Amino acid sequence: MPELPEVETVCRGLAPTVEGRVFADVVQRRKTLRIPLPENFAGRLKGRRVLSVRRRAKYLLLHLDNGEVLVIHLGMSGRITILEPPDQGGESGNGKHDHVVFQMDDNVRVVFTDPRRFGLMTLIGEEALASHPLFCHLGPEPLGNDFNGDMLSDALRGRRSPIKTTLLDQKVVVGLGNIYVCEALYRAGISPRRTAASVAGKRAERLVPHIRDVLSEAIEAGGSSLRDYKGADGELGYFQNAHAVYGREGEPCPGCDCDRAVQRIVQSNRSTFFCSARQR
DNA sequence: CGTACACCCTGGCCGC
DNA sequence: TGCGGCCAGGGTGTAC
Repeated sequence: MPELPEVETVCRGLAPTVEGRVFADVVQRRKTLRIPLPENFAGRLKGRRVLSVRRRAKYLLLHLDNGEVLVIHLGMSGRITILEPPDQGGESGNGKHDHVVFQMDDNVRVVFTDPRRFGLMTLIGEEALASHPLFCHLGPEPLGNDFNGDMLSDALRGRRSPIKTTLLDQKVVVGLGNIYVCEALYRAGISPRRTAASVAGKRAERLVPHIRDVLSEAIEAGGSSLRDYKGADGELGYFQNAHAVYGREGEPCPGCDCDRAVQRIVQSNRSTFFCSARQR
């Protein structure tokens, strides 16, 4: 599930729970997720205090009191669940895919669950973060000031691959995934098949606010679903949004009178949903 | 360099 | 009920 809005939602849900708290215990049930966890991962975390929880691209960054940063990526199927004592409901933190359990000093447990194990977790010194291979090639944050029409135009110019594929490239702009790329292109009326180069200029100018809007609205929706989840099972990161085109193959295009059905095509082995009348 | 594709892994769903 | 095929929100390594 996690694209930028979902990761941001997890970040906001996690911050009040763990900021200022100490890892009393860390249970690591697997050596490897997408990459091996660091040697002595649990030992290095135990006793450390969490100073702050931040997000960069689709990564969660837990800054610790020893100058290290706990980096978490949720991959495709990663989830984080907060279990407040006394535990209620079916969540135990002992599920088949509960790979890491962080026990805080107030007995709240933070559970990392990831069936497909495309997620990752590692520890990086704060000073080495920006130059680290995971982070050094990342493009600008789409909700930040560095992301604008001129910047996007420059990044798209000369690129011959489809705009859909190009926007998934985290070197161009971070945070977009398959859903929100489809949704942003739909809103902007830009065909996913158009070359990136042909979007440079006016179309890029038009696209930027749609990217910002679709992400901001999803964060809002996440915030409200987060409130709904409080007191439920504590799970962060899973909520259903209303998507205009994503997953709606065959349904009527919702945004105009074109009377055409939403189409599904495959680009770079991933589904793209769009309206061929509205998006040119 | 940019681009295309296989691949990592599990589970859910659909048709037979 | 079982099985094969296909699909899934991400990212990387390899080959051209």
